[in-house]
Amino acid sequence: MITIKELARKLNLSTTTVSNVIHGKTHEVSAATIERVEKALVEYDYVPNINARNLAQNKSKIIGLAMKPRADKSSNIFIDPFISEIVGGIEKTVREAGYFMMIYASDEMNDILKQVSTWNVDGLLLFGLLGEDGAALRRKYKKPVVCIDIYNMVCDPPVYTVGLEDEAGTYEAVKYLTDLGHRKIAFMSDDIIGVDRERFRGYKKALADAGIEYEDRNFLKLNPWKDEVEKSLTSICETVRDFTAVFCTSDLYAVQLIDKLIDCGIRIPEDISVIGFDDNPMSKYHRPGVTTVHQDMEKKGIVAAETLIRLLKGLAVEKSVNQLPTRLVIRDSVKDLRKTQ
Amino acid sequence: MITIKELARKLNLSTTTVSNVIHGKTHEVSAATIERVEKALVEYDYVPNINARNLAQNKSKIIGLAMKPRADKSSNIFIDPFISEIVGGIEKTVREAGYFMMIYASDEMNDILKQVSTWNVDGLLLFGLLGEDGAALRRKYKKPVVCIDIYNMVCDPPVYTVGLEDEAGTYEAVKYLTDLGHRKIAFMSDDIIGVDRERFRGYKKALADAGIEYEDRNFLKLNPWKDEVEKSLTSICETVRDFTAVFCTSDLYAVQLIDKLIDCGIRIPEDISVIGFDDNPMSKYHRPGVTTVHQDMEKKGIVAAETLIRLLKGLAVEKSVNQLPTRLVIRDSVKDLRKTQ
DNA sequence: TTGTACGCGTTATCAA
DNA sequence: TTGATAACGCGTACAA
Repeated sequence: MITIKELARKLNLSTTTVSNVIHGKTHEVSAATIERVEKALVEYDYVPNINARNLAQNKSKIIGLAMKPRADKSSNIFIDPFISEIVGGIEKTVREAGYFMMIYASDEMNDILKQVSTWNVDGLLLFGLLGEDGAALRRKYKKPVVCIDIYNMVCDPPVYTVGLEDEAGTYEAVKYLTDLGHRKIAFMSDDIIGVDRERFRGYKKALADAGIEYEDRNFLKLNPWKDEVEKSLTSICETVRDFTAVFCTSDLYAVQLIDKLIDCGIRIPEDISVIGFDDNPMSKYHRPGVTTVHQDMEKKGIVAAETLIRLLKGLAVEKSVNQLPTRLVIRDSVKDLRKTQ
Repeated sequence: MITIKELARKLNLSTTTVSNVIHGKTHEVSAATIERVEKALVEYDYVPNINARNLAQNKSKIIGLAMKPRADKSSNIFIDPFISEIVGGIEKTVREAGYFMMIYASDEMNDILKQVSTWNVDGLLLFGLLGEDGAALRRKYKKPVVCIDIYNMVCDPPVYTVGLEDEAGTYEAVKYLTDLGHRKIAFMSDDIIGVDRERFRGYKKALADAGIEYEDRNFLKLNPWKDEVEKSLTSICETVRDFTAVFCTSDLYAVQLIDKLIDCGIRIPEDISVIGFDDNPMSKYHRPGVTTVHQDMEKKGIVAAETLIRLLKGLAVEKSVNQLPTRLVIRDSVKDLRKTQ
């Protein structure tokens, strides 16, 4: 752990010169000196002390990633490979850009902001939180912020958002059902907030465009808390025969629903069709394979991190709301009703 | 972003006094002063600057988590919810102990060590790497290190290890097969290094104890690279009828194998039995449900982080190698051969 | 081309 | 009970 000062003394140079060589400001240093310094740098294995550097420059090269903690919802929110995919994408991008990542798992904007200002974080990534606290955020943090899957965060200066074409993706999936002759289509979700609100909108639009009227009983609510899932599914099973198809807001839910229906003696897709969302591996390896709306989670992380880094560098960012496309992946959980007529 | 210095000036006090109040060294401060300072602290919303603090104290309160990066193996290594589970456990424990976590996704011990010394990381968590570089590690890093799922790291001062009873868990699973009358049992894995070596040992032991001789052809090698998986599975299918059961070193592999076998017209478990490892959600929601060896991944993360924090606090740690227990979870992918005889 | 001196925010030592 | 001052390691005006 040698310091610039010690190095300078050993070489009979000033700290300025050593520092200049380290930072490549070589146009003011003689070739001979550069050589000497660089050799010493390697020989003594110099590593800069980030704390000192940050203190001197009043920045940190840290990007904070704040997200909902595990305990908040049922434990199975982390079951989804979602998190690792997205975190992986962010980490990779951040690292390659020469930044560092610090993770805060908290739902409390105040907690997050405290950490963030303690560490003097250069930019902030917000993921999966509810976006009401824009004002509170901006009162204490003026640096760039990029939100992932948060649409209702209004504040000044504005935050940037990376998300999905949730509405269009859902529309496509539900239209696929109506095109195949389905008219009694349920929407299953744990709530209608955040991204689920967008998806719900796409669902209703597809129904409307097919001339189908939406009824309140079409909404199948799944209680996501660990011990409640089973109960919810059981009660859903009782009414599910009223429908020919169910759209689920996640593959995790779709898979659990399918298993439950099979256990109840209902065949998929012969008796009821099911569509999921995410295209996570579970839907692929499940039997029957789950027809679903594909999204690229890793890319979402990458794009969000790239956006933030552009902002940090002062580069222009075209869209303040960037919605990534989705794609319908057809597997074996949907029946073509027209064939049987 | 008010500083101690500014605060002191506003209150007509010295920085020392303010600092003392902040740190609760109140036995040397008058009650009146304490009150004044504490009020100002809240009023001006004082937040300490970690960089300055770390610089002054020569520590960081940072725990580094280094792990294999995504790109290194096939992309589907991250498909496993493994990572988020373990990272979630670590994050939670670290945060509750008042530390911070910094993630490095790198396979290069040198990269890791550079980051670690730059940030003056107080302690290091190593996960899923190959453990040959103990010496290189210790040449540059003397502070506490805890390894997760790394058994072959020998160095001085020693590292601590948190892992699994891989051998015993596998033994139990394979013994379960032999008890049910299986005698031709394959072992499917992508390699026999790291934890898989332990599992392979357990497998062979169970065979031996049942009086079954191990043959080289029992080892079914799956190439984990993205585009090779399919090919591997296809070639495995050609020889798999020689066996009545296959033990897979992960549920991910087990599920893929089962799907492939079904596609080839082989029934599970009627024609061939399959056992996995991990008990990840995929195995639970798959149909047929996959019999598997359960491990608590979150706990692994928690225990590792707790161990490191104990070391940082100078507390005693009983075992330098801590192997968490496993448990066989019986589902529907194994056939009882005795019934048919 | 190289060096001096100061500031970044905090903690720690020692004196008053 | 409080305060002055020096360190921590680095970057950078400004001076030489």
